[in-house]
Amino acid sequence: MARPLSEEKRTAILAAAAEAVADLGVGAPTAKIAALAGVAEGTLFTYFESKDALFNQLYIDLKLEAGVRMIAGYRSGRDLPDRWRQVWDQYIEWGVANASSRKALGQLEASDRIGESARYVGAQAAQDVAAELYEGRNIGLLGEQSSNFIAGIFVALGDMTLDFIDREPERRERLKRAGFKALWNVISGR
Amino acid sequence: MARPLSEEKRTAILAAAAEAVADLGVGAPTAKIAALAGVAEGTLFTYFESKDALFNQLYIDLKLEAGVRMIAGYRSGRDLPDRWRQVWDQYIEWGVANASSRKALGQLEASDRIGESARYVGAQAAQDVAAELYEGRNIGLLGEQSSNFIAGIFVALGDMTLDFIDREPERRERLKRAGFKALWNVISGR
Amino acid sequence: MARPLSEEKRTAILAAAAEAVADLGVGAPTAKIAALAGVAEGTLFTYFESKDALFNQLYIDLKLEAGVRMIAGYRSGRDLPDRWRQVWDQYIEWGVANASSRKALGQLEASDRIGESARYVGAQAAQDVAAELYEGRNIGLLGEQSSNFIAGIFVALGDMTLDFIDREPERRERLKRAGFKALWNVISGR
Amino acid sequence: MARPLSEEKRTAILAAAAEAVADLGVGAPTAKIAALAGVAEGTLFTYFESKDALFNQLYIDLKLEAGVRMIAGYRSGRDLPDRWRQVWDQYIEWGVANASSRKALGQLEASDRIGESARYVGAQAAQDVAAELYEGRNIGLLGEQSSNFIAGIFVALGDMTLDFIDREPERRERLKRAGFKALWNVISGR
DNA sequence: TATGAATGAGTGTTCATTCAT
DNA sequence: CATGAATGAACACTCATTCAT
Repeated sequence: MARPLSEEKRTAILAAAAEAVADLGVGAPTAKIAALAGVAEGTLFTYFESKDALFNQLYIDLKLEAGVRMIAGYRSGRDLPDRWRQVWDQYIEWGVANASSRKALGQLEASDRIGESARYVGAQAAQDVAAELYEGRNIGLLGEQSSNFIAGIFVALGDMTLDFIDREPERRERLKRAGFKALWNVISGR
Repeated sequence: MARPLSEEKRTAILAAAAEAVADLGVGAPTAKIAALAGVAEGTLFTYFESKDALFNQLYIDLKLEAGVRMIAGYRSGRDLPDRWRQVWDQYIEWGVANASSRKALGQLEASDRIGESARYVGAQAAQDVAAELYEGRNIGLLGEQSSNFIAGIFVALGDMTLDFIDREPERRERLKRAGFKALWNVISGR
Repeated sequence: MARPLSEEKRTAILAAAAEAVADLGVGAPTAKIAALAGVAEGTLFTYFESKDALFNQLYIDLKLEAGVRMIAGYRSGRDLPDRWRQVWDQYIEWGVANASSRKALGQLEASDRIGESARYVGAQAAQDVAAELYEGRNIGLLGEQSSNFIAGIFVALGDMTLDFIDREPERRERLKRAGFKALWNVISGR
Repeated sequence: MARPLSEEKRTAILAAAAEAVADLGVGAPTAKIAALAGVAEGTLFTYFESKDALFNQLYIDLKLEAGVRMIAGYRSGRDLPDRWRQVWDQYIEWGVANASSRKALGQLEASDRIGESARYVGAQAAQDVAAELYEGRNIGLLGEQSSNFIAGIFVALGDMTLDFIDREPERRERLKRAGFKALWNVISGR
């Protein structure tokens, strides 16, 4: 099947899926997703072969979006810590502003519906960002590790920080700074 | 009393649930769990009021077990870094040895079947360990943070490290050390 | 609209439910009802939200049908006893011809699955008939009673008569006449 | 199995069954009945072979009880209408005082769990009372009918009256009198 | 292509009855 | 005999997917 008629509908379905998954987990019925998207139950299946296909696509989209937002406005001119901080702040801000996307992503990540290939694409997004910052250089004692591992640490600390912010929104700024300090300690430590 | 409730069966059901959830996620059918445990479908419900009740109990058990294993053999005499390393190593070892428990825990954590009270108990387990190490002292520049946050960092880095080990088991020792270095950098950083 | 909801299927399900309930009581499985109606198990639930909803609708339908049959062919020109006899005969004939509808109605009536609103609609049907006959006039010494009570007596004697006919079908005519005599005695008595 | 040990327990189970059936219909779980009776789930089955056996026995007991109460204090000396009225009043009073027994009876009556033999015994109880009053004499134009039919009318009108009293308890006396007038009209009518 | 009715396998839970203690 | 844990068939209802319109 070639590109389906309405890109608009496709997008609406993906957005509806994100919302439904954030709310109800991967058990969210396709019927509810379709309703949220304002299309008929059957229509969903002309845009996506199956529920799994839809979720895999959603996973990739959300991962890419997070990645894009992270480097948006990234300025290479600054010094290293500033560049890291910049990316960190973007990530946290994106997470705060898109809490439900993040929640959906978490659900998808945990589920067994996301295949290897989607995961690979998702992982790439994170690594690309890290590589950008890493610049092939050794950073402190972790130098021997791949940018992979750095990306993992970044995301782990970022998500943890966002979880804390979810629970204590009023401490947002403090938590964001504390999270970054932790990250920077990791990176700059000997 | 007639045949008393068998602690053995209760344990078998819990173990079966862990296995099933690790394999199939929280959608694992109670029928399969019962079969794995070697009991009749109905028996599961004499030991646990509902699937949710079973999963909440499983969540608590796994969290507590992880906590217990972490401080098992903890020796307070050593110096601070050694004590942290000791706990870190225990956590990683537990995670490696109980990969499926950890996977189950992840599924449970993400699902909406775990109620507040179970989450509270679970969170306590992690904090207790952190508090033990934290000893009320300020640690580096993060000193202003609660032991809460430190526990969060510990778990985040630990889980991330375990995820890497899952994918590259042959680099286990190296990853374990790198993970600890990251953790220690956070803790000791100025 | 795609395939529209088929009135035919809806009717088939209702009829199947009547038959199943007459046979097996309100415990009749929805699966059996669906099979009797010649539709898939799930289809039943696209026509009725739940088993209870189905049963409430069935109750109303049967009540209304009984009411309609009762006044069918009613001729207001005749004298009072003739009019009553006419309605009585219709009720008995309907009951004899629709023994299973009547049985189903009995089961439904006794069950706790019929909500207030359905009962109200059902009661209205009976009262409307009685009011028609009652014509606001005082009838014998019972005059002080509401048409309500007269309707109750009518139905009580009618159902009892039908129960006797069920057990001794060969005495049908005699029982029908005896039942009416009882009713007329009540109505005309001083 | 000979008579079981404790007549007391047997009675408790029957009473519990009446209560449970009045509340929940014939679907009342044996476990709940046992609990209400203060015995273990299994014990119920040493006193009654099955749920059906219990319900059949309960049906007979309740029918007999109603019959006994009806003729309690019956004085043959009075004149005919007084004797009928006396029995009528007893029935209504019993019904009012034992609303839940009556409700249970209704549930049992409608269910398919009551076998022919129990129904026969039950029917006997009602007929015995009627026969007592009927005294072999012809009563009005209904004379050709069996005492059977008279008993049927009595019970039909009595139950209907009780149903009205259930819904409008404050009109109890008036309804009781109206019901009797209806009954007496039937009996004495030419 | 869009729609939503139709399908039937799959699910959590209940419950009468059995039987080990 | 009394107990209540164990059993597994049965049930109402859900849902991804298909397909007639």
